[in-house]
Amino acid sequence: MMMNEALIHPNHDHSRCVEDALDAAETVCARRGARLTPTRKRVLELIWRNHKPVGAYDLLHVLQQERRGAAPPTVYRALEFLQEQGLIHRIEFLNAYMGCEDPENPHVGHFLVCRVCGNAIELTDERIEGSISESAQSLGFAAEQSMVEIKGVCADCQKV
Amino acid sequence: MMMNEALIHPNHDHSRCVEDALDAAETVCARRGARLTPTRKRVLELIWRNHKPVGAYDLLHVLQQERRGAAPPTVYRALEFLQEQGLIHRIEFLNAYMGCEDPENPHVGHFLVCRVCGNAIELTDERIEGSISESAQSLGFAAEQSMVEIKGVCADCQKV
DNA sequence: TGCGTTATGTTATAACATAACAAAACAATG
DNA sequence: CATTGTTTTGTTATGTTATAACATAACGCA
Repeated sequence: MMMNEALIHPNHDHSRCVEDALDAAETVCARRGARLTPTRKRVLELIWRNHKPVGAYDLLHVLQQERRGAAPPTVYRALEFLQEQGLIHRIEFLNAYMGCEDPENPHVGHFLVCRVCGNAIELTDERIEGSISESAQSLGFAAEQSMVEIKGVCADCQKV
Repeated sequence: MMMNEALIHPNHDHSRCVEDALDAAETVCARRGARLTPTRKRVLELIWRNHKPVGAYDLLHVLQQERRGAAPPTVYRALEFLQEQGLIHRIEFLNAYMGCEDPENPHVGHFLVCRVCGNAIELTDERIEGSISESAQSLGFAAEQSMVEIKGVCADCQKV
């Protein structure tokens, strides 16, 4: 089984960003009347503490060390909630999850995923969305969600 | 378990297209020195006979009715080969496979997937690929494969 | 024919995800 | 503050997708 080290030994350099993200999540949920319960918040925190997309079972293994009774549904329910609130995205080809920088306005994430280091960068490019919806429209297709997942090598990993 | 009816009762209206696709596959593989063995060809045929993306276990269940000893690796190996040859695409968010119309020049498929009827249409739009690679380049990211999967409602299903 | 390579058979298990129902926590309102 | 309906969580079981590992068979060619 592939265990994610970063989840077990949370990195502290980015704790500030994590706190900011959690605060933002609190705010967003409060405004919407959605309940960011301890489990949900903890899952979101674990996702943010990691710098790469995280799998559901990586999250589960951490939860199981912290509390008894954590089972797959515990994690998947939290993930479902967080996705509904736009707090995280799912990367389909990795079966993994990433925090979203901009939960205020709902959107489907577009990602660059480095096959060397495993990091994922969220794209926000109007033109991609634009060319996709134009292309869909020209075929009479009513697009609702467009997933874009780009595999390649990130700038840092190209230097090596 | 969700069983795919069309796989069990192969449709005959499109048998011509299927044959064409299989002939094209033979040609492509022959030119490349790749071996389109009976199992591989049969899997490709099953994928083409179906009009929607097909799951690996749907294929497996059919193979198991036809021959003894078919197991998950049987199907997954065939799928891997067919993908390497550009004869099929995988749709990540469905965990399913589709025939490719254009195996001659390798590419990653871009799909419109109707959430009503389940059909998938392959897109071939330069602008999408263009806007994606521009966006990636501006971040110094070397894009290798770009998966685009658009969920929505197709033209036919909108009429109903 | 013999040999290396490629493909397949076979068993087992890993990895990802959900169904179904019970119990607990919550929140709102009379 | 009791009760009642709703949301969340616990728990058990199972469904679904995919691969590891090793044995055997088929192929292709010198």
